[in-house]
Amino acid sequence: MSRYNAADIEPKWQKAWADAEVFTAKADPDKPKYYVLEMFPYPSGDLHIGHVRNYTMGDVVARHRIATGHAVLHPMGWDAFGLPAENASIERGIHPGTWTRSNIANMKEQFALLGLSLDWSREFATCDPEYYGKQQAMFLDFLAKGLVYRKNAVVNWDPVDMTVLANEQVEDGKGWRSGATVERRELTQWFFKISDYSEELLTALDSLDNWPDKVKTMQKNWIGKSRGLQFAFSLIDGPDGHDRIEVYTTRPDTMLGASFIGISPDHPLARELEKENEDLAAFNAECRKMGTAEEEMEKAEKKGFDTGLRVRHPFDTAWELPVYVANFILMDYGTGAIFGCPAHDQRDHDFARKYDLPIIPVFVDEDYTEAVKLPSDRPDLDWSGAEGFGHLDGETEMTMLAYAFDVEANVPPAKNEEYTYLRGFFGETRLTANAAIDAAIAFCEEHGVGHGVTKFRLRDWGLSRQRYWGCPIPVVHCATCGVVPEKKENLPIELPEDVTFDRPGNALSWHPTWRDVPCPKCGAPAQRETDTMDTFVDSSWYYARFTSPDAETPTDADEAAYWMNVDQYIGGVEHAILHLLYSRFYARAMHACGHLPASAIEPFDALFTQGMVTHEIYLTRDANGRPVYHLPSEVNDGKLADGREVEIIPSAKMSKSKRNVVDPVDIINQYGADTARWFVLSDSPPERDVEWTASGADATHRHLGRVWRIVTEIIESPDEGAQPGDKDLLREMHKTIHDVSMGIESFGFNSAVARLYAFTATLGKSQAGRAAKIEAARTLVQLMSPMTPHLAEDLWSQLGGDGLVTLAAWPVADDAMLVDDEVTLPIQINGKRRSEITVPADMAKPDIEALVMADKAVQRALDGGAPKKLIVVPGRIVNVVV
RNA sequence: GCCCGAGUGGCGGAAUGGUAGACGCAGGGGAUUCAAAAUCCCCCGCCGCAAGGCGUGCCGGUUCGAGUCCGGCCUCGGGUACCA
Repeated sequence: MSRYNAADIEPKWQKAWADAEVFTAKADPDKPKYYVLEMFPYPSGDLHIGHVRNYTMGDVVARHRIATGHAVLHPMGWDAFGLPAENASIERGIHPGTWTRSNIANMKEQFALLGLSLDWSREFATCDPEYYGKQQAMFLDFLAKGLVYRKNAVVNWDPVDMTVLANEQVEDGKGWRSGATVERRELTQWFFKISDYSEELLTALDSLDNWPDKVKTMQKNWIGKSRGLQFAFSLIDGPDGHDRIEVYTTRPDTMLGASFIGISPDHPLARELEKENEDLAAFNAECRKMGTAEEEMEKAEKKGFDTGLRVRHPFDTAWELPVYVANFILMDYGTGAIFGCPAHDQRDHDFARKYDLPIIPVFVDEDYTEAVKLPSDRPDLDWSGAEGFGHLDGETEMTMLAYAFDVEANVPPAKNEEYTYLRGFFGETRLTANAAIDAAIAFCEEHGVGHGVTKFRLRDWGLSRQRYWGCPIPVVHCATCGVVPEKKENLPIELPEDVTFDRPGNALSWHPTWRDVPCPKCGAPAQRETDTMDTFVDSSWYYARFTSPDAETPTDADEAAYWMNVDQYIGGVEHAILHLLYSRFYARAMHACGHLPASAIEPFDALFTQGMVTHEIYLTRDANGRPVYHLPSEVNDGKLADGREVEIIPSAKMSKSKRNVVDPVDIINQYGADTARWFVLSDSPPERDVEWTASGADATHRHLGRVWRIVTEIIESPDEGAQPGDKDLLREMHKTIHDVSMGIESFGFNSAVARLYAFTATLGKSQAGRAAKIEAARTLVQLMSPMTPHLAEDLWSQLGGDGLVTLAAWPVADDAMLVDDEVTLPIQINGKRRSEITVPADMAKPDIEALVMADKAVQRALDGGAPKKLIVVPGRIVNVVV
């Protein structure tokens, strides 16, 4: 008898699939089409175990669809532009293109080892001029449609390296390479008008029935539709040209709780005032020494600068509020100015306490009964300040009331709950926040103070990057014509090869000649745009390009119409917002320019988000105290080979930059691809994150060896005719077909694997005759084939199966074989399991009740009395309440 | 900070509101063997001699019955618009 040897069989069957071109997508009028796509990888150089998990899952889906009679498209490519290539160039002097190409070659070899059902004939990399040239053509179409424009935006500026930094490259406010304090700097940048689609991107979420709710919720919150009031505070003795401050608020019901105005350091008023006020200029400069990341802004200590200016409250012009410049207000959001309501907003509350501003309650919780009192921890507070607010005369106790809420602001939990408004609206004091907001807006509109508006949190998509390794933006800057689109016949605008990376930043902008071109319009000497596109642009349409990877235009209408949409999209949940939202926008923009049919504006019919594979992060520090990361394979017992101890950071998703990646090639070399595949599908539910541990690969391999042995023993066994065990085995087989099929269709791969373990054990112990066992073995092999395709092919051929198991029709469970004759019903007494009875599956309720009443445990519990209640759930459970 | 998730034995995890711990790993015991590998069988949540009690991150609620539903927390993970 032969033994399972993956190294013998895996190359053999991979060649057989290639020779038969079984994975080459072919349109077929007799079959439903099925487009399955996994998010394509960034070519970091090596496949890590997270990739194996992701792509094996997609492969199971694709192979199952082939077996169930679909014309399958399952392509693969490379998300090949991006920062790491430039970093590698700076570190090692390699050209980003060379580095990327060699990474792709390397990873493709590793992919090949896994035996994935990919159609490599459609492969492309986003750094191929054939790909990004089409992207440039679409950019010009978008530009013509008014979907692209330029405006100023802030970036992280490293003043030492003289370059723009990604948020990831800013650590504690310092540039990761130079260590210099990062500054904000304004640049003119290109934007996609995604905000034109805010409403549609929001409402269309409802049509995505096969997307996870969590992703839809995240996108909904990200788009952030809000209704609110836009109004102005009039400024008292402001500088010339500044007589009002526009504010947007979603809580106009709290206007009577306003106690200060905050404006962004970049607000036009702040910029005007800093010219005359050195202290404010210094404050603003300090504020600008912060990265652009929202997280950093929000977590930073809230600081303000009192401008000394005052505004009038629109409801009571005698009421004056101070104007602060505050570091937590972004110019990009809303109007760049807010009013603070410390009683009901935690951030404003913190700010008010810090600057001893009044805290004026607007509403109280119904349950609030506590007597008004001064906060015991703030004896230093000077309450006389509150009396300066004229209209609050005699209401200072209200301020103190808010302080009785004390440390935390009385933040309202929901807008649809009722509160008691201390001053009321139109005579009503008890109303929901929503009603109060309506009333406040109505009141303001009536009195000409402001107007209700709908706003979205979603901002336009800034696509400019000041970097070399990306898709060049195909426009030319001409002194006389201004910004001129490149002519389509001149595309692709290729990246120059002869660049050096001896200094950080955008190599395009200091290339000696690349920029110099004649203006496409007037022919005069002009300069190319040196910004390249955000890599999210590359990944926002690759799914469409896969339908016709060689077309002269971005897509081919017939091919796109046939293959789109992606029937099943699979990828990490970390892409829940940006990549997926951008792709949804991009498909709409492509449709607007005739590159996709209307039916493809939601490009992904079904989405499955995988959990991530996580691992601890190991690091040491260089001479400047900056972290140096180490691979898990270099670390033993918390020490490097040279004996140095590493710092350990808790598990996070595997990423090249943190080097917490595990190489799957060792497992493949030692045990084969099928072991690696089976292993990553076992145990963990696909949607959940898993902390990587290598223990168990050996046991996984033993199991595959067991399958091999059991099946080959059956093949070699003598045929002694039908046996009494036949029916039990076949019944179990049909249940397994059912469970495994369900498991695969619902992404319950771990459950499917568990079921196959159990069925293997059943088959191994079965007393059935040879014919039944052969049938069961063939089914087992077929059911395993999406997961362990090489092993399955080999055993299938040994079992005399027809052709390739990959192409064999998926088995169908016989419903009649799924029901058991008898069921065991647990008997609960007061909800606790005390006994059980086994009854015929079709036994009537009264008969079951009689049996239950006769049960010893029930008799004991009843002690002669009658049960209060007797619940029989047919086929499930019995509960006796005594 | 804000938004979205997750939390069950020593470990990975299973469980349409219905027997908590399927299946696997690790561990323990045994069979086979000259020995080993491989293989097979049995045990394996906690406390308790037992009867029994306790048990799905924590606190409370709904229900005949809650890992599952509701409210409030805690911890961890993802995203936070220039990592991809």
